[in-house]
Amino acid sequence: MQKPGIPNGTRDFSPEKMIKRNFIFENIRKTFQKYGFLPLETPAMENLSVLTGKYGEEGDKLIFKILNSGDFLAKTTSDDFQKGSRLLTGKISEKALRYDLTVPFARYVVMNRNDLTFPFKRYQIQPVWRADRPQKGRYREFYQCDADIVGTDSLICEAELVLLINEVFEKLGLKDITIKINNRKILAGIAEVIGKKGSETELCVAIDKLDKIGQEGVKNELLEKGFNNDSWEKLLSIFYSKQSTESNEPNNLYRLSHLLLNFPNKLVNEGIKEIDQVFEYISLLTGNSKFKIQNLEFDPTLARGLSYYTGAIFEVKANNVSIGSISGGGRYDNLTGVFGLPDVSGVGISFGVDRIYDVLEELNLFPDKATSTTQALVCYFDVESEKYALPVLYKLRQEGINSEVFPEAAKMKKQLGYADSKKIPYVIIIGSEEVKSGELTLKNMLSGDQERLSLEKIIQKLKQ
RNA sequence: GUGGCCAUAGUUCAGCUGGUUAGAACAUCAGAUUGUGGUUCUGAGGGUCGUGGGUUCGAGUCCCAUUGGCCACCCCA
Repeated sequence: MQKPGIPNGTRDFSPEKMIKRNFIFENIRKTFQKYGFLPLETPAMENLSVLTGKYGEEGDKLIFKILNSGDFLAKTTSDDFQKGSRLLTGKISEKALRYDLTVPFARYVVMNRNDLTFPFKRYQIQPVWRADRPQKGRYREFYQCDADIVGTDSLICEAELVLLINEVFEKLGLKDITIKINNRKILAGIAEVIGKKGSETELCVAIDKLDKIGQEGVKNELLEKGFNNDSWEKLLSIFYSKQSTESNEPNNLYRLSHLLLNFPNKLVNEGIKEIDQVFEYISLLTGNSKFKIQNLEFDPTLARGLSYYTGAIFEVKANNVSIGSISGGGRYDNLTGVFGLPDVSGVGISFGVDRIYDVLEELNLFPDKATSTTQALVCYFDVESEKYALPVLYKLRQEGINSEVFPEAAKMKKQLGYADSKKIPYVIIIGSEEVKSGELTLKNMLSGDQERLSLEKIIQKLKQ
């Protein structure tokens, strides 16, 4: 006998969890559609060549490869084995599980470029896989919910995405969040200003850890990466001057632009202008001031790892919760370039469902409705009442009421216990007395109250 | 890929410097209650102590190996 188990970093989702997860999925899906995004699905597996080289050297290692079917050693020689596993994988694996939703989307856009109407807005909710070592809040199989707009560089898209993010979390009841926005051009410009042109990737990776390892840690990492003290001092004067920590009005965008007057730079100016424009669009899209802009914060230290972002960058953090980023995204100028279609600009965001789940759980924000789907359970005592009960069930369902029957004339204790463990709010009890009078017993499982009512009245009540 | 911690009932865990028949809570099932759950009381079932080897008169406990899990780093959602 073998012990049952699932691979490390994967999970079963119990019915209780699925009901809650669907609550999240449905709200995200609804909001995506409200903003004009169309659904898209791509296969779980892609050709390996589509995925490799898109996520950097580290990323390639984290792609789950699929062993060729049949005799997967057929195309290999003993020489290949000598050369090591890295070269060998290409010979024994031609397919791999998708690593994210963005690259398959780019592949789709290129393959269907002649059939798509641009700007093309799609959303995609599917699992992705990473051969990472799992840890808290990190899994080897997890869902992403992506929405992207490709084929335009209008900053209205950025503004709309910010509003979309805000609306999703509002619907989920998660009020205490911060939407951070930055622009890759600002970071690139800052790299130029401090004399490290082209090193913005290293700069970003280090700055991104500011929360985690602090100022000293970032300094050490940058010095290790070949930044000198002069660069660091300049960086400090940009990010940590007294002015920049004291001011918080409005969105400290203006103080940054003010500070950078000392270090004039074309890219920085562009970035600042873009963010400024995004703020203006948001204002217009919210009737000029209704949008609670406190949620939105310009953060010049926001970096995000992904190397393909070129313009705006977003990240959403839940405040006062141990879990970090729950959503993120940005603009990329040339995502489809590697597939032979240059100059297609796009901007997108991604929601991390698993982390949102953990946050909602931690803050106890799932509504009661998100714990059960059945509204009423029909119970009966014997064969006679069974004949009466089943047509009742039929009518309930005709009226659109989610209902089920306990399919045996078991002891009432057992039937009610069933309703209780499934958190079904109402039970309709049918026995000889009910059959005789035509008035059924409706029991509220939460309060324990029960009353005799006609089926019509019960239906009325359940429909409320 | 690197480092640390852990593995005992369905679950969470106790189990002393090695010493009789490995315990508890919760969960499950049955009964108290033959038309009423969630509370209470009573009882029952459930374990080759992750796996393999070693030390010992004797191993859940010590040693080695192996597998699995958790956590941190790298990176990321």
